[in-house]
Amino acid sequence: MPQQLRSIERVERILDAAGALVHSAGIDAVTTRAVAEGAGVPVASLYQYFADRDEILLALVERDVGEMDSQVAADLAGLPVLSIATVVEATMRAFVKVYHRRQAFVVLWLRGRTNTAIQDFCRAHNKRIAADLFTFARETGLLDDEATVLNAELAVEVGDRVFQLAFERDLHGDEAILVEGVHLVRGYLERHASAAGLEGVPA
Amino acid sequence: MPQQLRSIERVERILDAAGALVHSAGIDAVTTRAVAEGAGVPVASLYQYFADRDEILLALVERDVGEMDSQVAADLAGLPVLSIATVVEATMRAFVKVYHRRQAFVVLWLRGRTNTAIQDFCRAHNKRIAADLFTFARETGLLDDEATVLNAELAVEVGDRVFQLAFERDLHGDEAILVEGVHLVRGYLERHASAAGLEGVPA
Amino acid sequence: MPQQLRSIERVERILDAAGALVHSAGIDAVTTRAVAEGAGVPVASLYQYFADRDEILLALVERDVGEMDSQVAADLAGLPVLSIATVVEATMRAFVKVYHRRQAFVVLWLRGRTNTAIQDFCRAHNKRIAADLFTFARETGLLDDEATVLNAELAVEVGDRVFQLAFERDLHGDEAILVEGVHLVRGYLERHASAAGLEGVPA
Amino acid sequence: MPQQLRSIERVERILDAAGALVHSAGIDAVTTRAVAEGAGVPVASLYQYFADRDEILLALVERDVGEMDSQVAADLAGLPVLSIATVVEATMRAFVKVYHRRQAFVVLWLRGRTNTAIQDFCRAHNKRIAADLFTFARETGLLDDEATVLNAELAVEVGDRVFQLAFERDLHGDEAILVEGVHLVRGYLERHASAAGLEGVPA
DNA sequence: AATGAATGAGGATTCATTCAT
DNA sequence: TATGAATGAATCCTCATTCAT
Repeated sequence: MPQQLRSIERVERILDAAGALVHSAGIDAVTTRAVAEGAGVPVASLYQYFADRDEILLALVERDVGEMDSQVAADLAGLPVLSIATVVEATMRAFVKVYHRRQAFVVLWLRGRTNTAIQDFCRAHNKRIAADLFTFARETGLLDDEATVLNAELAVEVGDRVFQLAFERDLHGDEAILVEGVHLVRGYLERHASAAGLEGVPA
Repeated sequence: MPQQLRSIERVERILDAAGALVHSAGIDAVTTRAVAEGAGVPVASLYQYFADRDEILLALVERDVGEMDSQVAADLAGLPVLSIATVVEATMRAFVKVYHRRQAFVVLWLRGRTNTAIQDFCRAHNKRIAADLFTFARETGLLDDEATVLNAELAVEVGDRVFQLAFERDLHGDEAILVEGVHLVRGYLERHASAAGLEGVPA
Repeated sequence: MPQQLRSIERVERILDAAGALVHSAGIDAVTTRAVAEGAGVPVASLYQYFADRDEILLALVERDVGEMDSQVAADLAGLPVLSIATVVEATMRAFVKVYHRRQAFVVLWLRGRTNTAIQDFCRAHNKRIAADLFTFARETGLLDDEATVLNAELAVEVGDRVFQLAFERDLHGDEAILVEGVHLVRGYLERHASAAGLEGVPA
Repeated sequence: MPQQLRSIERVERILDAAGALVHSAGIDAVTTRAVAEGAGVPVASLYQYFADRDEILLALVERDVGEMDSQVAADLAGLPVLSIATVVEATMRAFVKVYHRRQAFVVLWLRGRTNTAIQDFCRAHNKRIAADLFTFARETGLLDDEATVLNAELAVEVGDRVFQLAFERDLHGDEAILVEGVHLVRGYLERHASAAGLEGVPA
């Protein structure tokens, strides 16, 4: 097995260990010692792959966030009809799918606020998602002329808070809150929708 | 000066010091040592007034949250016309006023990661606010028959996230986001409003 | 109620509280705070009656040791026949009686070694007991001419260790060990006994 | 010099420092800070070798207790004639030799108060010694049929107290007390001896 | 590249005692 | 005499990080 591969494996093991700790005991439990022990590597070796502790947490989030993006892209691509309603529903449900798969991410991001690095990364990611969705909706003609990217950002952030609320006590998400949250976001964006955005167009 | 007064003063000084630390360097900077130094008291004296470190942070939040409630109550009482629109606007603006006055609270609650005690306290507070507002709106006849307290909770939480977004980079709150956020919350709740809630009634 | 009496009462309450702590949680649990709380007096008031923490523990022991002396004196006085055997038996049983009554004393003295003050006090007490018993036995003609006070001291100390062993795990004293211990001490001293000491004389 | 060796050296230095503290100022003086300073290592480094403070003390005792066992074994092996008298004398003198060499042990065990870990360890050790000696004496035919291990335990414990008394004020042990103590233990055990145990048999 | 060992810096908390009132 | 309040000094321990090998 090539050297390179072994490294990648180890990084994965480290991230898995960190994720398990976050999931089971919260972010403060993610000490270098605990991660190293969980991953079966010496503490000092963490520093071969990560500059410091924060970078581990960041990498953990990045990994999950990448999955998020893929899931959203895939689910949007599969929509037969495009409208504000279907896009919002598909996007938010895509998030939920990943939250289900990546419970450490739920703890790290939706629950206990995290360190600045993660905070910044996730906020930036929300912004990028908002921008992407805005472009997508604009190009598909779902929005009216006065809609701006700010509307998209607000929608994403507010959706994020819906998730926070829904996952607060239930690691699988409170379905009633999720349903109502989807309505909320959809209702908000439909006030900025074009006729097509309201009625839907074939993809 | 009576003994009692000196104690209250010291507690205030301690909370102020803790608040300043939160504000300038985040919650992790609120070490007993740093607070004590900031307040000009020995570390051991902190334990005269607080059982442990967490209680200091909690007291800090409680102080600000109390102000929040008063402000909301006062501003709602001053409304000439009651409607979903005026109540949402008044409530959210009341929050903003307090955020302006209590910047440590902005950091502690709207930004960065908090500890569990604060998290729980603020979530409970949001819930209580939601319940109070729901009762208020129900009694004033602003809501339709199908509205539940869940709608109010979602509105409060989502409003909270609007604040988070608005105060994220600007300690005084991004006005554009706030305006749009008020629309968002109002739009959401109006879908659960009675005719009176939409048109307004004299207070 | 005269002032004086109230003071005595308080001192008793303090000693009782300290004793209860020793008994239930060991000597390290005897903090000024815990004693004060247990006695229902302010911490600062302890210093009205005791110079420092050690003095409290010492007073506690002194109180129990006084009881010890009375019990021994009373039980020896009640003996119809005096011999090494009866004196040893009566004395050791008198100790056991007090240990049964004063369980804090068991913890303080027989178990976990205590602070220097107590250590010294109890050793001195053992010495005095030894001297008293030696004088008593000498005057009663129970000992041979070569016996010295050192023999008595060794007997007392060794008896003490028997108690330690017997009360180590059982707060009421392991009877088998006590019986054997009495034999041991008696056997030792009988090797320094006069004919009268072996056979006994009417009291 | 290999890494390994340096570690062992450091552990020794730490134990020596702890021993010196016990010897000079009692067990309560064995704080992590004081030990570290004495050993010339940072406090944090103590935790490389010991899980916590108690483990340092325990290691200290274990080191000395090991020596005890070796000394007893060696001295018993060197006896030309085996009898209760020679075995008791040899064993007790072996103890004394080690107490002379390891004065911290004298303080830790024979004097002042120890912590529970040490207490338990030493009590268990006494029990083991008693069992070993009992087996040895039984196999050598020194005891009568009714002797039990309880007799051995009592003898060991009582011998222990003799040492305590002898070393109480004099770190080298009061010779008169030691001599008398040997008589005492021997006298006690000879009452459970076989004819061989009284007269002696060639080793 | 990998790591065992080492550590400086700092964490929260407790305690016995004092002193102004 | 009595005490609420105050505190200096110390406690054990943990952590992220570095560095020699």
